[in-house]
Amino acid sequence: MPPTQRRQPKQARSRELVDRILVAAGELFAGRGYPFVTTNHIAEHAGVSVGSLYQFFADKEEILAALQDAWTARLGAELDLRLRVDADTDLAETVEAVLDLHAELNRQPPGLLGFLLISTFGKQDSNGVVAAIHERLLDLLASRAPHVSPHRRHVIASMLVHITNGLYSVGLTAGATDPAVRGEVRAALLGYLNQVLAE
Amino acid sequence: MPPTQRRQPKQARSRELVDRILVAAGELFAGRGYPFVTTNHIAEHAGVSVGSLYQFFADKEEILAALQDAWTARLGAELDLRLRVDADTDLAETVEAVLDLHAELNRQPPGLLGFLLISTFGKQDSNGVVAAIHERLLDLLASRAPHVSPHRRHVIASMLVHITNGLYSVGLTAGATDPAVRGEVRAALLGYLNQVLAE
DNA sequence: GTATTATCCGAGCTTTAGCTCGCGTTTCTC
DNA sequence: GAGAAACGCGAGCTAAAGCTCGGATAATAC
Repeated sequence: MPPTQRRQPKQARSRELVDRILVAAGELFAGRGYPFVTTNHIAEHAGVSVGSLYQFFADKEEILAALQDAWTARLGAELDLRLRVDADTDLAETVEAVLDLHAELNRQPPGLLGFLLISTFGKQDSNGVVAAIHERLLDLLASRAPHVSPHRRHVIASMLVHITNGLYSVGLTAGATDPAVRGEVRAALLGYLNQVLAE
Repeated sequence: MPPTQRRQPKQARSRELVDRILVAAGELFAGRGYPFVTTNHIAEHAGVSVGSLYQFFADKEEILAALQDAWTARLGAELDLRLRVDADTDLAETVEAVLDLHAELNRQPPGLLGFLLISTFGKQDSNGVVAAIHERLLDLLASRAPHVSPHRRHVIASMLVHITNGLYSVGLTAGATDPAVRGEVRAALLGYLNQVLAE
C-alpha cells in the first residue's frame, strides 16, 4: 500500500523546515548518491529531527520526488525562456544558452542538477526532470528538422540530453569544474546537430 | 580493516560455483542496480547458498570487483584487436568496429557492459572497465591528433566514452535494443570526431 | 487568558541487508 | 578403504536503516 498521507505545512516555520530538508537532501543526494543517504543523515544535516522530517514526508522516496518536482518546474520555466524555437536563431547561440543555464542551475545546491539528470538507479523512473528537457527539444526539432521522422526525433532528443549530461559525468572523471569539459560538450553538441540537420 | 582473505577454489565444482555466482550477480546488478541487489538475491539466483558465496567472496563489493576485473581484461583484449592505431584506416570503420564490439559484449550477461560503464554510484571508483577504454582512446588520439594538448586529449577521450555510453543510457529511454540508437550514437561520434580532428 | 491546533523532538521499535558458524557431504590422497 | 582436505549448506547473529509515537513547546483562535 502507498504510505500514509502526511500533514501539509501551515505555518511559516514548518515551511522553512521543509525547505531546509529539501536543500539538505539535495546536497547529500548529489554528494553520496541516493541509496547511500539515510533519512537520519538528512535530518541531521538540515538541523532537524527525524520525527519532524517524517511529519511532512512519508518516506525517503517522497523527498526525492519533491526535489524532482521542484526542479522539473524550474527547469521547464527556464528552458521556455531560453530555448526560443525561432528557426532563424543561430544554433551555436542556442547551445550556448543551454550550457549557461546548466552552469547556473548547478551552482546553488551544488551538483544536484547533475544528480537528477544522471541518476536512474536501475528503475526506469519516469524522470520528470529529463522529460522536461526532452519535451522542449522535441519542439525545437520539430521546427528545425521537420523532415526527420517523429520516432527518430525522439531518439535524437535523448541523445542531446545524454551528450549534455556529459557535463556532469565527464566532469567527474576530468575534474568537476573544468571549463575544457564545457568546451567539449559544446563541440559534441554542435558536431552532432550539424550532422543531423544537414541531412 | 580489509575483509579477511577467502579460500581460492581448488576443485572444478567450486570454480563452476564461482562462475555461476558471477553470472547471476552480473545479471542482477545490470537489472536492478548494485545497491538494490542483496547477497541473498545473488545466491538464490545462482542456485547456491549464501554460505558458499561467502567462502569465495569476502563481501558484496568484492563480487563487483571480480566482475570489473574480468571485464576489464576482456574489453582490453578485444579493443587491442579492433582499435588498430594506423593513422590511415578510415575513422568510420573504426567507429563501426567499436559499435560491433559493444553489441557483441552486451549480449551474454545482458546489460552488464552498460551497467559497468555507467555506474559510478557516488564514489569515484577507479573504474577499470572505463579506464581500459580510455587508455586505448588516448593512444588513438595521440596518433590521430598529435597537435592537441595532452590534457584536452584526456577530456576528449572521456567524451568519446560518454557518447558511446549513450548506447545504454539512451537505449533505456528509447527502447533497449532500438537499432536507431546505434545509428545516432554513430552519428554523434563521427560528428564530434570530425570536428575535433579537423581543427 | 484559555483552548485548540500546529509543530518539533529524539529515544527506540521494526525490519532487513550483510555476513558467520558449525555441521554434513563430496572429492582427493595414499 | 581411511583419513584429510575441500566444499556446500542455511538458520540465525549483528548492525544499521527506515520509521513511529507520545510528550513537550510554540503559534493561533476566541
